Amino acid sequence: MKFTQLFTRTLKNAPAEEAAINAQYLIRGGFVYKEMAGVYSYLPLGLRVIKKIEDIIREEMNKIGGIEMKTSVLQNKEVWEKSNRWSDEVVDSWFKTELKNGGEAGLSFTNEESYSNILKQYVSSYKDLPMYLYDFKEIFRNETRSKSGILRGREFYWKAMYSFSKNENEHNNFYQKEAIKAYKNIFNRVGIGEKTYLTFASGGTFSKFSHEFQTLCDSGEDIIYISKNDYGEGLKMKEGRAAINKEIFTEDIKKDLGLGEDFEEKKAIEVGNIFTLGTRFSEPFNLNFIDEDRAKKLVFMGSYGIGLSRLMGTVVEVSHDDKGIIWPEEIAPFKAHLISIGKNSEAEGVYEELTASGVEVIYDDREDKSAGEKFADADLLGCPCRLVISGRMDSDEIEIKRRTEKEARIIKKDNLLEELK
RNA sequence: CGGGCCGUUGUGUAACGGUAGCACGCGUGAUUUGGGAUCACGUAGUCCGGGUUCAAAUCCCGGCGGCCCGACCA
Repeated sequence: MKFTQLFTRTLKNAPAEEAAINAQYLIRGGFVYKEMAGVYSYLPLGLRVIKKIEDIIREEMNKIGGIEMKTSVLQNKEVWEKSNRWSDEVVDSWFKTELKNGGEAGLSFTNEESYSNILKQYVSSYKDLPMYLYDFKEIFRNETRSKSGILRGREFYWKAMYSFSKNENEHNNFYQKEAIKAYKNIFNRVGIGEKTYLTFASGGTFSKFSHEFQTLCDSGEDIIYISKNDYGEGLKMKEGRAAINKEIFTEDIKKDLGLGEDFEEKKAIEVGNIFTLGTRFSEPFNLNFIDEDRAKKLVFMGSYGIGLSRLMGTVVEVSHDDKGIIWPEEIAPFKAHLISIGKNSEAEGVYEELTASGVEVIYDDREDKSAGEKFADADLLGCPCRLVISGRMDSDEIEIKRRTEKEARIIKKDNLLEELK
């Protein structure tokens, strides 16, 4: 893409009221536009990042047998009354709206009801199970206090997977072996694996714990405790460190998990959450099946969520410097950011060639901008590789600098594709 | 939902109760071309509604909106 095709413009200063780093850089770079508190539009650059995150998650979900679908945003009141979650006394974050011809509908704030209700029509035999369904969707929560840029919005974009198993054993196997692995892959691929911990959190009726994926960050709103010791693969997200959410950090729990006293307190952002639902929803929706033994049984469920917009904001929070964002390779809006300093016709050729070779490149073709401004914009936008064509090099050469490096190098154009691999 | 701070061109900021100014951006032209370059001429603003006053961005009341702290977060 060429810069001049982009209608967005970078800002030298962030809006004064934005305190969160993610809001400052995403707005300055033209990735997002704030519509109101907690509600953001995704501009072309921001959408590219979201799409890349989405692609990674989709791949990992498909790898563990996930099947993608899409549940509706407008929700049927009667469906939610079955699970007793329509009432504002029970769930206070609803956005509800009146229908013109009477009745009400809600904007979905989660998907358990949709899935349970739909599957009631299709699941009847043990042969139908297990089943793993997921969707990407806008979610609406009437937060009394949305905050921290795109980290906690009233409207946000998420992926939710639901597992439908024949029994608890089958569920646990998927949950422990497949789902956790897929989640680790996702956070590694979006570039925050090093800082992200599989964290024990409060469970429910059907399991002692749920698990959160918590990314260490001072601007996080959660507090977790991380062990200094390595407790081995069983608890491992990274380096065998055990992590426990403050909400359940008690002596009993530590003893339960066989952990010592060597914990340190950290702030973190919850980027993912997986939960054993058991029959909490299959029961009210009569979501049952006939098993091999001819007995009628309730489907055993689990939920697996990731907020994509929050994830994008988290990456900015943990991966930036004083000049701008440093996007990890796999989710950068473009692989390369090509700058021409008074050599547009030559740069144009490089742009065409890279694009033809399948390299995603943004080419700053603005003729009325100084070199300094182009460099500043490249740093702000944060693509992994900066390429420069200028009078400083021969016509068969090009300058390359990684966003994470200080020094630029001049290489032969012939070697460019190899460098970008 | 409680508490605090705050609303001035697209962004950042200034203006004692008395001409709404500056910088960036944007437009036109010229000079520039390795870290937000220079010059000239333009463009664009007081959140909304009341009140006080000869006069309100400024003071008062009400509303709306934003941010932060806390509560909340299936």
